[in-house]
Amino acid sequence: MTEHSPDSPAQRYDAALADSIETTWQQRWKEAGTYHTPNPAGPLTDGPTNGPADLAERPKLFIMDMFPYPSGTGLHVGHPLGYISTDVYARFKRMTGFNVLHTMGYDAFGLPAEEHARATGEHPRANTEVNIANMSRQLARLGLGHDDRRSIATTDETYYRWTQWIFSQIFNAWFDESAGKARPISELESEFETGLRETHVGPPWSALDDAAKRTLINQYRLAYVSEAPVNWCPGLGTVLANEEVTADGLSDRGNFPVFRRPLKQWMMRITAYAERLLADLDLLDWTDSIKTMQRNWIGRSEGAHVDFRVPTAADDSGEVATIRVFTTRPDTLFGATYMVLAPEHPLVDNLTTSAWPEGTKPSWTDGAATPAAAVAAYRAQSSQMTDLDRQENKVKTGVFTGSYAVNPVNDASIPVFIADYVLMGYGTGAIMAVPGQDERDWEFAEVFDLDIVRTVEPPADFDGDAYTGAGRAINSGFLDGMEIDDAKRAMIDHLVEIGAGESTVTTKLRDWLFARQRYWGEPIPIVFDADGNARSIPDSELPVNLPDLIDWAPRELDEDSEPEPPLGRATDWTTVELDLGDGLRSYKRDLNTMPQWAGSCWYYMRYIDPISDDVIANPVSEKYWMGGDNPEEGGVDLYVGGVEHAVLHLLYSRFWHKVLFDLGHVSTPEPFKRLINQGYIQAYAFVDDRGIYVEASDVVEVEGQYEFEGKRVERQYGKMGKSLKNSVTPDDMYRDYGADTLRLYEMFMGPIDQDRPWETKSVVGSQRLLQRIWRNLIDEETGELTIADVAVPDDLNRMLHRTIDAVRNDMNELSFNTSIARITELNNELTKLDGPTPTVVADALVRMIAPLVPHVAEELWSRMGHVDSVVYAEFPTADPALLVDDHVEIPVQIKGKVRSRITIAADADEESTKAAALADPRIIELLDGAEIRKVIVIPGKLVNIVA
RNA sequence: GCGGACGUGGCGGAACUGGCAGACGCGCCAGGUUUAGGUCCUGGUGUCCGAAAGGGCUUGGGGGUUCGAGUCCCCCCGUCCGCACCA
Repeated sequence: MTEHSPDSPAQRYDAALADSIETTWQQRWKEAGTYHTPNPAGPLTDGPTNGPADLAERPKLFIMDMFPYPSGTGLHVGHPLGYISTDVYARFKRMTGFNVLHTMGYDAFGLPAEEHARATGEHPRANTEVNIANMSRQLARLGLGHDDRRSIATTDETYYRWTQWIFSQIFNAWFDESAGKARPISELESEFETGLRETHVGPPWSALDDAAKRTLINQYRLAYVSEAPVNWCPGLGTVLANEEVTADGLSDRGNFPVFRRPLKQWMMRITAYAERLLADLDLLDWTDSIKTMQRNWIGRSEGAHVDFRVPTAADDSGEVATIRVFTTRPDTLFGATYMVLAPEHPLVDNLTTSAWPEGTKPSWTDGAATPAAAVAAYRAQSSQMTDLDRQENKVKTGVFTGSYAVNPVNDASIPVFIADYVLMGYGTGAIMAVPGQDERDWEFAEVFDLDIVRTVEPPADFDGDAYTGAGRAINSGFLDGMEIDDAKRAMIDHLVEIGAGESTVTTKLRDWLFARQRYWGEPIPIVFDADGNARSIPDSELPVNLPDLIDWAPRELDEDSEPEPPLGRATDWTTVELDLGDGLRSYKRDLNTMPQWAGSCWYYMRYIDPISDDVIANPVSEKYWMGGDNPEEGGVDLYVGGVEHAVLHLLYSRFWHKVLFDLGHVSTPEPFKRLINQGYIQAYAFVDDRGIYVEASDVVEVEGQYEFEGKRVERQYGKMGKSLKNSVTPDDMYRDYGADTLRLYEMFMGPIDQDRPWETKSVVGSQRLLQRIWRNLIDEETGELTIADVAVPDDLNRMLHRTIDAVRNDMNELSFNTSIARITELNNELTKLDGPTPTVVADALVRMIAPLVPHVAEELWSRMGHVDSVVYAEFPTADPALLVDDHVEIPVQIKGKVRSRITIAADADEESTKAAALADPRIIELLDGAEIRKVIVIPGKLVNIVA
């Protein structure tokens, strides 16, 4: 640790003194359990030793940080920004009468530990534990007031047991559309049993054997196995959720290519919740940008299904083939001059004719001899293309299938194409093309020489192609003359009448692909019986632990390979003897693990109660901390984390929470009431002439240029981190300044939600403030207190109370940068004072800094003679009488420009203020007898004279 | 292309419902303490004109509403983020 400079005073607040103060108090807090937060019931009802007796009876406040993955590379100063913010807020709230729950856990399953294992041979669990220990140490040194009894890791057996339990809950539930909520699967069975509900196809329930019943029931479950095109990522050896694939067709993590291929996989029926996930955003105190991102991701759109018959083709059951499309513009149906199916659409084979029909235009065939050849070639070509290729190739392509469909409103015969601009993953995978009102369809129609019929009248001056704006219907039979909304309604009514369609709602959101073919995750608590039906493992048998594997890494895989779960290699483990109600039998285990999102979907529940082993969390504590008495307003009171989780984590977590809510396990419909996205810490980075990043800390500035080892380097700017080689570690800051200075600096840099540039040279400003506060209370030579019980000068007293008022407000608004500015101003006044600092001022000052810089505040508090911790001291309250001055100085403007100032009584009325302004010598001089047209007086604020 | 956020000194930023733009800090300048440097202390610091008093200009650009606009409205310009052939 840093030594005192030999000539600096013995009791100067420098890095060495800060270090000893900080480590001392961290030890004492630990011993006293200062941050132990009492639960109202069940486990953990104890508060801190010598803490407030009434803590558990106080109003609650539940504060959370998005919990981190315990990385092996350690922290840089950007990581704890959010943690410090929540800590300051939590401490402030403790001092203003709240029982505050704040702790920290680790999202410890996941790929990096597994990759590390592959590289080093070290078991992921061992590596994970080392990383957690290191990260805990770095965070503890910051003095965060976490209740460490509640710290959890998703890899704890006592934790993932409940992650698996939730999976079982979801598996054993179905979504009742009429009730709009999930219900236990047993209720579905009894509805079938009693005949209340009919099996939708095939024989009645009573005619089914057990296996057939299970197969039927499985189709309803919220967690289900389906064979569907999935995102296969050979580079990671696993399949991925849609949300984990970028627009470029690469994996979110690692940037590996992702391929679409059909596979049997676990899915979660999140689409059933789309409406509620959308509607309940209104209950939340989140930023508009995050809400918008969620809305866009869910992508709800209202429209209609329309069925087009193809008289010349049959579907697989021998009926006349019908192409169902989704459209948001049923009003334009008269302008539908052709149709397009996605190349992967299941009807394509049925529609593809053996020969080109009469009237086929040459451009429709792509030069192929038959439709079958053209379709096969086109499908092969489009399946090779990545999403990126598709984006780059904006020219419309496609081929004719040889079939014609019938437009249900005018019986027109319209050609059916396949083209890759129609996506199988949205709507029905087929469209009616209306080139007159859709730009994409217009482009396609131009390339393939198809008819274009306008069905909405464009304005007279419109000279574009497709017209998508408002207007009256034309060329549309019974719709002619109607505005779009009326025409939509009329058309839907008509479609219903003729049995060719209905109104419907489509979402972009797809069901959540939940299985991963990796080792280091929660095993899915499912076994398969001899009939191949999935059965959940009874709660009493949980957790399902991972087998000990020597060879856990995925094998080298290529695009054509099958995903191969590593768990399949644990041959002893893959089969299990269980009694699932019909005697002891042998079952095959599910070999997949859960995605990393699973553990982070519900961790707030175990923060509330990490101990109970008979329930997921004690229900009384759950209701207390989540605010279940007022469900609509309930949820975690403050959740702080990075904006990168705007869709993935926050959508999955809300979904799980809603299922648990429907099943009665939680008391609120939403998990996180208020969400704030903290900004990132950015820093300068430097590249040499080869374009390679050099260690930023070794770059020197020479005459406005930057040099690394004597060579010119170019300065850039970006998010702090390993890849830009511009990290600054908190350990260096503890050594050079102390944790309190680091905390203060990070909070002073700017508003919580804004990115900010790190400048190590500026940290000294925050240290100076602490030094000056220290010097105002402590003699630097002797260490004696320099405060005294003297009267506070009136001016200082008023300033003190104005400061208290402002700081209280600002802290409540999480505006810590302005709080610190106000505290600085007060302290600057104290510095100017002749003589000792009045005790009342010192007392308030220490209380006010306590949330920001808890160690030095605690030290000063203790030196001032207090035995109890400052952590639960009361935050000062301003005396309203001292916030108003008897006299105020206000500006006098002439035509909006400040020309003079007058001092008037604070409660002076309009008349007397006006008189005082007009009597001011300076004003008289400047007006110079000019005619006064108007005088605006804002009492107590200003006077504006219009002359 | 669509959607969202934002633009204030050399830098980070402040300014409640329209009412003294630039709080607070970094940096810089000057002075003091010190053997010197650093630390520490005091003062100054948007910009232009002026010796000063004082005045002009100024919140990305342009227009508007208003006695008064960083703040409200319209049109541009720029930066960042999300989505992207979504029917």
